[in-house]
Amino acid sequence: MLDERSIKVLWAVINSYINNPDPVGSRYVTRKYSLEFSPATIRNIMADLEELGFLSQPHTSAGRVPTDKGYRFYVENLMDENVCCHKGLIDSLTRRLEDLREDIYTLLDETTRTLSIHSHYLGIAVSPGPDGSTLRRIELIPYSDDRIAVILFTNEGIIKHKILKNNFSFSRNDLNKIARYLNREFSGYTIKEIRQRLLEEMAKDKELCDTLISQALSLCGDVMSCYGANVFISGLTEILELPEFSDIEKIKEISRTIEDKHAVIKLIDSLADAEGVQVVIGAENRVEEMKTLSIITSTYKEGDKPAGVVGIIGPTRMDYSSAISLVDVTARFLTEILDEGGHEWRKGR
Amino acid sequence: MLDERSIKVLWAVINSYINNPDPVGSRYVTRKYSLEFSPATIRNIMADLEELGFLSQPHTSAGRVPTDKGYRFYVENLMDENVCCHKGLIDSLTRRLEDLREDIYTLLDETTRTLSIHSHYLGIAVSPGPDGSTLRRIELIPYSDDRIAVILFTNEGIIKHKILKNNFSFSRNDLNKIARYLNREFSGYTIKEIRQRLLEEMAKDKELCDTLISQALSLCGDVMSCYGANVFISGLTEILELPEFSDIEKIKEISRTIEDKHAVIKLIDSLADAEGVQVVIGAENRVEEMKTLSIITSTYKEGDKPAGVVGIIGPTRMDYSSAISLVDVTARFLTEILDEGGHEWRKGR
DNA sequence: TATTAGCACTCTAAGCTAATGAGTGCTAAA
DNA sequence: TTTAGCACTCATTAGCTTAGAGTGCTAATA
Repeated sequence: MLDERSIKVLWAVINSYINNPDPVGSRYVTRKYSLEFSPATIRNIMADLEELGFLSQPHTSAGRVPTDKGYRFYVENLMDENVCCHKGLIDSLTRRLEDLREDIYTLLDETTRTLSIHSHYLGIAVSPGPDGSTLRRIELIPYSDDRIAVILFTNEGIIKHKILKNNFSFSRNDLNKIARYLNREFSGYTIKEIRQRLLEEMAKDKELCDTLISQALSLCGDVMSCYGANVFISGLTEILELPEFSDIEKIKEISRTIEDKHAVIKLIDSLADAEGVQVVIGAENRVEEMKTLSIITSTYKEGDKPAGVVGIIGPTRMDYSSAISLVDVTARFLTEILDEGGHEWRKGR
Repeated sequence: MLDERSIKVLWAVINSYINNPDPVGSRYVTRKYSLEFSPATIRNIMADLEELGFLSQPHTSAGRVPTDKGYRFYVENLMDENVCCHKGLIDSLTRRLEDLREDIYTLLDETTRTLSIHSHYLGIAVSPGPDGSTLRRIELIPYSDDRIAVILFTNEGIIKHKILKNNFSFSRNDLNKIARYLNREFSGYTIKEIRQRLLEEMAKDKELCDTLISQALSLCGDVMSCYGANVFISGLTEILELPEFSDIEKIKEISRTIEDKHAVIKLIDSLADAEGVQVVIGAENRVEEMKTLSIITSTYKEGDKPAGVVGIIGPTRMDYSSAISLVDVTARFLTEILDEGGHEWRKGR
């Protein structure tokens, strides 16, 4: 599709633009990348690349700037894949996350911080949602006369808790009985599966009319229903340093995006199924406010089930090769941590 | 100190400036506030007020702008105190926080959101720290072969949990015994008190050499040590709409402030002891990056002990009367909620 | 035929000037 | 004591010019 010369020029333009957000001129390309052609020739090639949609001109007498299509081509064909010396990242991940292995929320929060510091873009992480979390155990503890605390332990070390008001007042003994029942029935399943089974069981239960069990099921349902994915984002300070965010309107957009965590979950969820690192460039994105941003994500796993997502959000003019490998490394790191935390449990299951 | 005329003028200037961040001119004051003097007279008065430090001029031929001292005088003497029609706020607090009574973290998070929406400034909340939290009960639950989950229930409905690796492997029975011991010893005390007593007990324990108990104490200490206050801030989108934040540098400052939660805790802590609503205006603040911001806080209580802090951060040009009553109402509301959640427990104590 | 040198042309960014106007301080009159 | 009048200051804006970077086209060159 593109001859070697065009590719060289395209690469040069994108590479230069990633390092410095000034439109790239023909003269500059020949000089800086010491190509064996004159500026005039480069101009012709650039004109061709523009016609093909890989480059564009902000105005007639300016240099060229990559388009989304240009970046896409770059990511898929031209990128330097061997940016693997993330010693620094691994070090700081290890250092920061060491003590947090068992509390995945703090862990993810710290992860986003580490990602943003190393990438200078926004770091983002989504905790396992109902599909990704496996129930390990459920505990019921009396809290006050008419309230009980329901505590869910999951495989990822998440502990979800809720204090529920209940009409019947259970003895500690009752609670133990209920808990034992629930554990027997549900532990080892994902939250999503449990929700489904709860519906079935509760339908069945209408016939059984066992108050204790039906109470148990409804308790369980209450907690499950508020079990959602959680988003962590950090690095606002980092991206404010980028020249593309010197415009107030742009900043407002970003801030709206960040504060609306609901929208972020939705966005990320659509990328969660795919294997490996996902790259969405600029207008490929569906969300209006992110059409000038790129997002790179990868899923971390718990066992072999995808659990949650980590990633980076930055301008389309992003250092893709570095960002992609950062995300990749981080996702693998998290997967490993979850593995260590959970293996003795999976063995016993 | 100030005659009635000067006060009228000062009030007019501040009132006008709060509504619209343009330097206020003498002509404008006579017109808008229909004072019985000519612009020339007003000018004289303004010159006096400037000399006294209540007003200042951005440049020679501009109108006047209130100084921090001016705002301080306004807040203490001139403010309209009867801005109590916070029906909307109470409604939305009630609606949003209804389901969250027992999870104070989510509760505070939602509170900041509500505060920011109603004030159009940053909403801020700090959860009870070790001084404010009273231990209600402690539970120990086996998590895996070599780990146990320690769960703290506090009076504010906070549940703090940590999963600890321990060298000895305790039976469920052992754990129950330990838990009973810890509850007998420590429930009803604040976290801070417990930390102190732990130190004493552990010193004593050297003589006793009771492994189970000493293990219990060390477990307890581990969890206690990570018990800190938690900050919630929201409303970035709101304050970005204000004209004072049209400058990128200002935004960077704010974003640094927001992301450094540690600094915020420190700042807020210094205000936590005082009774009622606290107002810190501009450079009265110690933190360099907040010298152009004002902060309004109030403590919410649990029983009669101060628990945590809620507040608003905005520009010095802030609608103080509305902001102050917003914060006041919100703090009372939280206190009430905590009271409802906890009273049956305190009865029994 | 592919490449390149040369040149006229385009467009932005930066700097300069002048005009505008809001607001002041001072003085002298009421 | 208050106020009208007036000269003065200074930020803001618009208009204009210049410099410079980069282009596209054409004609010469290898």
